[in-house]
Amino acid sequence: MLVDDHAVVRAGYRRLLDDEAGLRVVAECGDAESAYAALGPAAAASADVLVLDLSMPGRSGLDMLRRARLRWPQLRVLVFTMHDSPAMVAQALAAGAAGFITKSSEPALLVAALRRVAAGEAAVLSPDIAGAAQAPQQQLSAREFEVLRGLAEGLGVEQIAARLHLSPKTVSNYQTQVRQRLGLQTAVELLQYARQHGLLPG
Amino acid sequence: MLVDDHAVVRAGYRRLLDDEAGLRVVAECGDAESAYAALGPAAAASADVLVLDLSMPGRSGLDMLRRARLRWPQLRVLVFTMHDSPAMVAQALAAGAAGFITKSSEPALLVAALRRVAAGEAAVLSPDIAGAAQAPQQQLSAREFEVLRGLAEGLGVEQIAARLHLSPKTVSNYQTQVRQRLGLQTAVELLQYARQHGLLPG
DNA sequence: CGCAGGTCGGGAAGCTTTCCCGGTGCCCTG
DNA sequence: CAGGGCACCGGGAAAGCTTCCCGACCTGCG
Repeated sequence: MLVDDHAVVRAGYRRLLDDEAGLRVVAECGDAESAYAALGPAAAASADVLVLDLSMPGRSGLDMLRRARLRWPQLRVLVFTMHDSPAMVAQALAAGAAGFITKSSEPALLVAALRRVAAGEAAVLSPDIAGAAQAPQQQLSAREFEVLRGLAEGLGVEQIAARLHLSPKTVSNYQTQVRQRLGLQTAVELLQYARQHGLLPG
Repeated sequence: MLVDDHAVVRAGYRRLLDDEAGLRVVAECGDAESAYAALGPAAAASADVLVLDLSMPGRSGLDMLRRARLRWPQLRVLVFTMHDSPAMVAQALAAGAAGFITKSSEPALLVAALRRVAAGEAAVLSPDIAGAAQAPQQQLSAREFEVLRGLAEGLGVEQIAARLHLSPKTVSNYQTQVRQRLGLQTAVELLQYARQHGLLPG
């Protein structure tokens, strides 16, 4: 089952996968909500592996990943995204992903990784990040991480709160914590940090 | 000709396009450099339209776009990216793009846009951004400009005031003016604006 | 079980931004 | 030369945020 918010891209690698023997795309979704809903009925009965893009509008893909793993522990998730930072990989694996492949990978690698994940293997990483794994600094909690990402995307406290279903007050508090913990003073420093650690699109 | 740094994604929509009657992918590249080089020999002789992703490593698809348009004016470029900000659209069109399609679009839209660009049409936009286009592009006074630059550099109000020998209060007031005039809400938007207009070091 | 740590937010104090305003110069035009 | 327009400079008050501190709940762990 494919989850990716970019319709064209999704349609593209759907073809790639459908052409492979032994692989079949049983469903595809454009956002976390509908994906979660789609998993309900047939659930793991039909889908063995979830191929998930982390960068999606609305609820974060990471959040979707956590919830899905909680609800269907036997479901295996292969994260397939353009982000390649150690921080992001660490967060994804901590959230229960079985593998992590970047979109820069060769098509054959995606297929190979998919087969390995389907076979039950864990921590399947694309070569371009395998070395960089094992985060150097993982001093942020999951929530702090989410808030930092939102801020770096240019969202306001209010919007982040809405996205995470929290009080603006809480987000504000997390913001202060993150700034202190990382020693970041201005918004620009924060952005530079996020950029250096590759936790944002573009 | 396709230019996109994500190999899997590129391979994906290559299939989509190759399956379309009348369309043929004559080349694909993973970065701006090799794309520019590949255009050299056969140039426009072989490729009618360049499908270009703006977000690539090695600095700016926009830059590649400008250089390509300068060198081969008859070459038509369809920007195909996930960015959907009005500012980015404006920049792309100003740099000579004939069209701008987001990756969130339906596959059919990409194909349709590609045909229209190939036919010589200009300013082909995906529906999700067509409305947001045409930025006002206001002008800033000298002082407003200075304050904007300081902010983009990551300085605080206090530091800018010291640098310009003004009251912090005045800088604060200018800041508000700039934000209103340019319609910039967050610090990140401000930074992006500054970056796009090349008013900061680096 | 107690302890540590992540998560979530209320309350109050303090700081900043925002809005409105008055004042100064410069330039251009009737 | 008078007057309008605009950039420039900041004060004051109100509104908005952040920050700091705190209590509450829950989970994992020795």
